[in-house]
Amino acid sequence: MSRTIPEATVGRLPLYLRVLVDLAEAGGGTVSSEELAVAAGVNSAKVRKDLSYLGSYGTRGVGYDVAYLIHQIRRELGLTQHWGIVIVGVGNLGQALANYRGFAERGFQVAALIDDDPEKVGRSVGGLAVRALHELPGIVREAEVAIGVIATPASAAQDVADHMVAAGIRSILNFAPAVVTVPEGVTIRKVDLAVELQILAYYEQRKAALADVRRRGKAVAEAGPPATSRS
Amino acid sequence: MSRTIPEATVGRLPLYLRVLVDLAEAGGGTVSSEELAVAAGVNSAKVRKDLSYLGSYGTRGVGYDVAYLIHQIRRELGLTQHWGIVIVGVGNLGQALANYRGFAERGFQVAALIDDDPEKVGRSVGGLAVRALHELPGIVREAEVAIGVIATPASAAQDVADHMVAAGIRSILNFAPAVVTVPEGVTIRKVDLAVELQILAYYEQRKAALADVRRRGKAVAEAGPPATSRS
DNA sequence: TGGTGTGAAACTTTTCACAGCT
DNA sequence: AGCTGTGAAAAGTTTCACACCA
Repeated sequence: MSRTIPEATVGRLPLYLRVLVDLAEAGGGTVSSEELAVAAGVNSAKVRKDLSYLGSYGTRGVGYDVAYLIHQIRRELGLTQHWGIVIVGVGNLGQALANYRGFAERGFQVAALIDDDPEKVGRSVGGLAVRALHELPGIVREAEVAIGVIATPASAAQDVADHMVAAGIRSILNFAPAVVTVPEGVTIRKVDLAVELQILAYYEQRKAALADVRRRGKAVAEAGPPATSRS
Repeated sequence: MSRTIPEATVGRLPLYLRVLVDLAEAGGGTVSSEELAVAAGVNSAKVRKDLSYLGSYGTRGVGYDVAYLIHQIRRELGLTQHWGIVIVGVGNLGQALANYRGFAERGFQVAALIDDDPEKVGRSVGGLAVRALHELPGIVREAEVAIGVIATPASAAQDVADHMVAAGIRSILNFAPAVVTVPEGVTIRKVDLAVELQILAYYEQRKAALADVRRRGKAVAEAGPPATSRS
């Protein structure tokens, strides 16, 4: 029944969902694409196009019923069920993820924490005992873990991913700054904290360069003939 | 001089850079677009197109000089200078970011940690004393902070962003699950950990649904006439 | 010979603009 | 009268395929 949803749209549905949940708490019965767009920081045509991939859930002249739309997005994203996740790597980041409230709120339950450092195994983090990597297959089976999170140093990432795949995990979120390859049929996404900073640095540098050109332009204008080029 | 680089390319340059640095450590003098593509997990035409935006730094029949390419990408991304960053919000995530080695390795120095909880102010985290939010303008001026990182709960994010902008910060990385608006001229990027899991859940659910259809199809095939549709 | 650099084609995503429903 | 749903245009991105050059 459900047609394929473009990747770009899938990436925005969680955003709309968060905004809608906030709206629902504020008691909004219906919302227009324009209101939703402003709250999500995108434009309204995009909102309407995105939501149209889910079906025709709006009412012309009125808008979208907030509660109903929340339900439809949840269903489409597969959030009407709970998901078990396992975090491998209990360093600073792994611990922060283990304690992150936002996962549980959205239906993701940390079923286990794993680290191969014998020093860490057995310790309790966020109410969960840290376990060894070789226990992964059993954990995946018993706790029905669907998603694996890699929070190890880069050097361990590929090995951990291989263990995850062998244990039956088919969706992986990789926080390690390393390229990890997985077989066909396994989905992997990566989040690299330093990459985001580097992208910001690029645009920041451009702004500085631009300001510099303007300053020079102004200095020229003050000192001699006005610049003609506008570029 | 330097033409504008497409956003998609800017997003991949840090990835190439990481791979190239690894290659340089392994002693590689030159690298072909194909080798780089494999190591970065993309295709070689994309690598060549991306690198062509920086200029013609390759040699036909040979490839790219690893050290030279590293230098050019660093220069283009603005990584030849050091960047001061300030992290606001010293919860689990803020602490993990403060201790993250990957930032310093790439030229980002955490100049200050800020939290408005009086309990936390004055405490030392990762060798840095936590300071109060009202100190931000002075910190930005003295330490020449260019980038602000928001690691607070969603409810505080907009307020923190406003303080950052007022203090003169023009590039912000937001980890809080909230839409934050900033004035023209300020760049903001967001990383939402739960969003990534939701996207994975969507594709995982699709795979499950597909497997289900196949299973039914097989059952039908075993029980009666073979299915004709392939789709 | 081998691999870059790049027009052109294919595909994806965004935006426009308006018919059509409530 | 107002807002959705959507074709069609525009913009951006990826991939192809090959001329060109070390």
